[in-house]
Amino acid sequence: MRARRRRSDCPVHFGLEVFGDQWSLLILRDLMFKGRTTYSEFLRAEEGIATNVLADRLVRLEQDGIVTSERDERTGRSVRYRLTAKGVDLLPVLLDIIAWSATYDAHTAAEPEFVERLRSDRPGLEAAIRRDLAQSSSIESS
Amino acid sequence: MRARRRRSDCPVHFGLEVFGDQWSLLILRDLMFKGRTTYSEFLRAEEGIATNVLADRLVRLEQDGIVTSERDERTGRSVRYRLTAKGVDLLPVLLDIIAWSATYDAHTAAEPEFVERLRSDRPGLEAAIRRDLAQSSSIESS
DNA sequence: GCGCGTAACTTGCTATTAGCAAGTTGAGGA
DNA sequence: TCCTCAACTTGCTAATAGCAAGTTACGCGC
Repeated sequence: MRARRRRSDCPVHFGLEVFGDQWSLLILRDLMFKGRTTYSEFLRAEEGIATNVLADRLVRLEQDGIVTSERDERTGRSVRYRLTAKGVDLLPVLLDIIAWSATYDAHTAAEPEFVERLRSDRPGLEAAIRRDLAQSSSIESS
Repeated sequence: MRARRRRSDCPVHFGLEVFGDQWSLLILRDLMFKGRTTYSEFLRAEEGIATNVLADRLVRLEQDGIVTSERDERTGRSVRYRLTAKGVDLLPVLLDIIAWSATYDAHTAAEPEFVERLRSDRPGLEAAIRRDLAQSSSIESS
C-alpha cells in the first residue's frame, strides 16, 4: 500500500494525503453521484480501475475515515461501502471540480441541468445531495 | 513525463487528469497563497518536491493552460510563473480543501483567522484573493 | 571580457506504485 | 454437494517518484 508520510501540516497537503491520487475521488464520485456502493460496482466504472488498486484505495479510505464497509444484510454476499460524515463533507470539493471542468472541458459529459443548478442554486443542490446520501444509507440499514 | 490518457469524459476525471497527483495543487497553493512564483521558490516549499518532478509538473501545468512562464524582466535571471484565469478558477477547490482539512486535521497549520473568514465570508475572501492575484501579476509586467 | 555565483533545469540510478492477468476464498443457491 | 459470483490476493512488468549529481546560461563584480 502506498506509504504516506506527512510532509507538512499544510491543510492542502493534508487533503492530498487522503485523496491526492487518480482514483480516490472517482470512488467518492461513484458513492456520491452514481449510487455505486460495492467493489464490483466500482470496478465497472468507465475509467477501468485495476483490481489491486481498487482494493488498496478502499482500505485506505476506510482507514482515513472517509468510508465504512459492512456486509450487506439482505444478500449476505456483497460488501457495501458507505460514506461517513467526513466523506460526505468532501462534496464541495467534488462540486467545484465538476463546475471547473464544465467550464474548461469542451467535451465534458457533465449534465447541463446539473451544471445549471450548480451555478444557480449551489446551496440547494448540495443540500439535496446530502439528503439523498443520508436517506439511502438509512434505507439500507432498516 | 507522466502519460495521461483520457479514460472518460466525466468532469471529475477531467480535473484529476490536470491536478490529480501529490504535487500540482501544492504548486498552485504556493502561487495562490504564498506568493511563490519561481522554480527555486517552489523547491523551497516545506514538503520537499524533487527537482525532476517539479520540472515535470511545471511543464504539464503550462501545457494544460494553468500557468504561464516568462523570464523576469528586471532581474533577467529567473523565470516567473503566473496563474492563468483557468488556474485562478481552481481557487474554490483549494479553499474547500483547506476548509475540510481545518475541520478534520487536529494538527492543521491553517491560520485560524483565515479559516474563520473562510466560514463567515467566503465570497469576500475569494474576491480578495482574486484581486491580490490580479494585482501582483499586473505589477510584475509594468 | 572573464571568472563566480546562482537559477533553472537534466541525467542516471534505485525504490515505489500502477496496471494487467490469473488465482484464491468464502458465502448462497440449485 | 457442487456451482456461481463477489471480493479480494498474487505475480509480474511498466511507469513514476525520489535522490544526488551534473549541466547550461545569465548577470554581476572586477
